[in-house]
Amino acid sequence: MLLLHDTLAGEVTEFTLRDPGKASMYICGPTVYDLPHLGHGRFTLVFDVLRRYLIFSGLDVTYVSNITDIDDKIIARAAAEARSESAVCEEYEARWWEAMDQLGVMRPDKTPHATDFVDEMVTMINELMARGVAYQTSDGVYLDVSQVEGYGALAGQPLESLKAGARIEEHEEKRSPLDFALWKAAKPGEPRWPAPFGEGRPGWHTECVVMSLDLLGEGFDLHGGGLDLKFPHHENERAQAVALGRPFAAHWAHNGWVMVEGEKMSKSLGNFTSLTDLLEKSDGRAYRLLVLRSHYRAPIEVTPDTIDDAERGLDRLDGIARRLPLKAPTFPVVLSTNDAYDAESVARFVELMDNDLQTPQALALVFDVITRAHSAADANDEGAATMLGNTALLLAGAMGLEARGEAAVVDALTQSLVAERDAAREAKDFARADALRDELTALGWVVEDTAAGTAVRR
RNA sequence: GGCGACGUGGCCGAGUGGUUUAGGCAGGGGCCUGCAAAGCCCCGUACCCGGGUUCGAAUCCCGGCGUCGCCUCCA
Repeated sequence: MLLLHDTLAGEVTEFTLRDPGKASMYICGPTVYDLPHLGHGRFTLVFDVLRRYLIFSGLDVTYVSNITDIDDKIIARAAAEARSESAVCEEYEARWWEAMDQLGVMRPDKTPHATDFVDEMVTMINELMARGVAYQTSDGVYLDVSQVEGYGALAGQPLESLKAGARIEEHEEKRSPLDFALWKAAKPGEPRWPAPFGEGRPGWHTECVVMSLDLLGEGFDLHGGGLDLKFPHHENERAQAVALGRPFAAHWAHNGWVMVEGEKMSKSLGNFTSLTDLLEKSDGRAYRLLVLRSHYRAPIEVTPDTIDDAERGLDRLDGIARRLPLKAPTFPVVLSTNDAYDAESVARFVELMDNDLQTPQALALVFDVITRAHSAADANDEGAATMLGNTALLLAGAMGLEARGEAAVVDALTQSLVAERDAAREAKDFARADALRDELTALGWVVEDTAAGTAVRR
C-alpha cells in the first residue's frame, strides 16, 4: 500500500485509487515559450518515478500531462521575434520532448494542448457564470473566490489571510484581489477565440481543470506539479471544480525546489539553467540519479559538482553490468515473480517506495545489492552474483535508472593499441604495455585488465 | 503581517527515541594486480545554540540564532 504526502491533507496519507488496479495522474506540463529548465527536469523526473513505481507495482496507469500553448509569455515572445505564436510553441515543444527523451522520462499517455480545448473551456466558463460564481468585467471573466467553499485549502491559509498578504496590483473591476481570470478579452493583434462573453483567450488556470476532468474523469487519483503550482495555480483549478460541484483530484502531490547557490531557481530571479544545456554536458541519467538521491519534497542543489558526483555514481551502477552477464530489465519495469531476484531486497525496496517514495534509501539499497553482487562474483559464486546483479538492475530500473554495461564502440586505432598491449603483456614486456596504456589513457580511455585481456571504456 | 520548510561528519545527502549502522563521492590503510584500474575488506570527526521531558534525544517539547520559500508570473 503506497503512502504519499497529500498537499491538501498536509500529511502522508494512503494513496487510494478510484478504480481498483488503475491509477490516473494529471501532471501540469510546461508553457512552451522557452527552453526547459532544471525545475522542469525535476518535476518530470519525480512524477516519472512515481508513474514507473505504480507500473512496477502492477497498476494500469494513465498519465496525462498538458502543453500550455497559449499564454502571455508565448504572445510576448512571438511579438518580439516577429513570428507566429504557433511557430514559437512548435519550436519549444520540440525542444521539450528532446529533453524528456534524454532524461528517459516516459511520454505521457495523453498530452492535451490548451488550444484544443477552448470550446470546452468556454462551456465551463458559461456554467460558472450561470451559477453566479463568475462575473464579467471589461477585460475578461473572473472567478469570485469568495463564493468558493474552502478557498485557500491548498495554500493552507484561509481566504482572509491570503487577502491580507495579497501583493496584487489594484484592479477596480475585480471584486477581490484574489479573483482570477477565467477568460482574457482579446487585445489587438492577439490570438482569439469566439465566446458568448466576448472574443478572447482562456486564462491559465482554466485549461487544466477542463482537460484533467475531460481526459481522466471526476475524482481522478492524483494531481501533481512543482511546489510553486500549489498556489495559486492548483488552488484556482480546484476552486473552479468546487464551484462547479465536480469532484476533482483525490490526491495532490508537489515536489520541492531546485536551488541554485541556496536560492530558489526561477525564471523571475534569472538564475535558471536550461535543461538542454545540462543535458549537453552530462549523461541524462545523472540528473535522474541526483533527483532520486534526495527526497522528492526536499530542495535539491544542482551544480556542476553535484552532477559530477552523480555521474561517478552512475559508473558504479554501470560497473556491475559491465562485470556480469546480466539480463537488462524491460522498460518500464514490471515486477515479475518468475525471475530470480533477491526477494528480501525487492521486499525492502517496495517497503521504502511505499513510504512516500523514499528513493534515497531505495538507491542506497541498490548500491548495497551491487556490493553484494561484486562480493559474490569475487567468491566465484556466479549464481548469487547474477541473481544479485539482476536484482540491482531491476530495482534501479523500477526507478527509471538504466544500467549500461555494453562495451564501448572502439575505433581502429584503439583496437590496434589494445592488441599491441595484449601482445606486450603476453611477452612480459611491461614497459611497452604501460606505455601503450598511457597512450590509451591519453585518448580518453579507462584501461582495465581482465581475464579476457585489455578492456577499455570511456 | 500571515503561513510553511530547513540547519547532520571533507562534500552531497538519508534517518529517527536506545544494539553496528544510511548510501554515494572524496580521503587513509589493507587484499588483489607485473604495476595499475575495477572490485572486496577496514577506517575517520556528525547531527546550529540553550533549556526541558526521558533510564536514554541528532531524533520529542520550549526558546533562540541562521537559511530558504509561499502569500504576484514561476516546475
